[in-house]
Amino acid sequence: MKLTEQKRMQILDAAEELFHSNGVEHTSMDQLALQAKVSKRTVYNHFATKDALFQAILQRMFDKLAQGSEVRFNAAEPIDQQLRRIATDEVALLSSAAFLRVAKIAIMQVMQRPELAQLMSESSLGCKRYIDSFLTDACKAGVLQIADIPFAGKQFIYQLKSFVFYPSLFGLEQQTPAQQAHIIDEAIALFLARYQVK
Amino acid sequence: MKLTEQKRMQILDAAEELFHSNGVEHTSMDQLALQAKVSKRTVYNHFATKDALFQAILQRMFDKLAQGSEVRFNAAEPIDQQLRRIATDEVALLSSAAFLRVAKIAIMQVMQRPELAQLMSESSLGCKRYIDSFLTDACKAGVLQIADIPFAGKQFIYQLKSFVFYPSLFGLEQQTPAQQAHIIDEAIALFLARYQVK
DNA sequence: GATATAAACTACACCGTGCAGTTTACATGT
DNA sequence: ACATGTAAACTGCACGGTGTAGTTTATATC
Repeated sequence: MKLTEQKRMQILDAAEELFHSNGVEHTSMDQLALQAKVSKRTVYNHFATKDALFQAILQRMFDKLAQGSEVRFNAAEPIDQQLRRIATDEVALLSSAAFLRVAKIAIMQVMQRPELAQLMSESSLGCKRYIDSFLTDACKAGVLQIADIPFAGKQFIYQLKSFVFYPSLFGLEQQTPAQQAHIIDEAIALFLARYQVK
Repeated sequence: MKLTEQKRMQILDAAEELFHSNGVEHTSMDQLALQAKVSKRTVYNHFATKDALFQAILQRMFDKLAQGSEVRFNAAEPIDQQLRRIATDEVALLSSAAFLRVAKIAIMQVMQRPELAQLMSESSLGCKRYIDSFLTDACKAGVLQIADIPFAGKQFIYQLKSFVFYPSLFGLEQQTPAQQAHIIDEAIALFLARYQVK
């Protein structure tokens, strides 16, 4: 790898680390250069301003997370099994270190500068991308009966987010795999009790 | 009221306003004194440091929110009505300007200094205080059937938080009263579909 | 006489720049 | 294959400008 690419990566790695642990505002460019083992001038040769560096970090982290499999409805498979696959993927995402990092950095910035709020809500990761069409297909197949599909999709996702994501985000502990399994089971039970055609 | 108390209140009001709209870090003590219509020296006569002022603000805001009526289970009243009263109170709290202010300020600080995380989780506001005993009574009365009561209580509260609180917190719009009513209805429907004894 | 005010001041941290000198990557000539 | 040249990138350091926490001093007001 070229030297300049190497340095660029060192800078981004350091920024990711420091922005996450100290917050963007509390990370000085001197500190950052030190951690990256790079001169401050080099940082500024790669990124014109601190804000540009911040944007680049967010972009890189989003790109890392963008992939992920999509679950499509299958009439031949029990609905609870399918929901469990969706939920398991989602919980894995929500509790992954990578996701928590980008979420923390992004949310901290959004709360300090509310004008950036759109950026966050627009980005579509995980099952949010496909849950609506999944539920639509399940309704068409007569397996579920839902009046307001986008709302129901949110109800499902929010269960997982509330139990898995926010507690981790705010620094309360992570869940054990057994606890996660319980959360998933109960989210599905709640959802199907309301929407499954019996 | 004594002059000094009057000034103290002006300072706290200004701090609450500015810490909320600009963030603690982006509020200077000069700006704060200006907004409070008080000299900077007076601010420092009341509060030794910016951090002490911040602590006092948090305390005052928590105290303001601490009161709130408690709903106790009543076997003679339909369960959905009782849940609706609980949920309505909770949504009013979660969407109130006062609660959003303290939450935003507190969460921003917690995310920057994770060692304060306990402070947040310990503070018990709204229906979180009594929901467990309410559900316990309802189970004893044979109206509900719940294996894990604390978990079920969280499921109920998290529905409201997810749809009402977090979107407001992150600067996405507030809900209309009609939307809030819908959120409450659906949270209750979801909950009762799973736990009501039929 | 206690308290408030205004304004200037200290001390420091930080962003971003300029620059002289060094290192790296690589092409060209022998 | 090896030396040499060169352009691009990196380094280290000093510095201007700015913002801010907290203090001091001198003055006014209740």
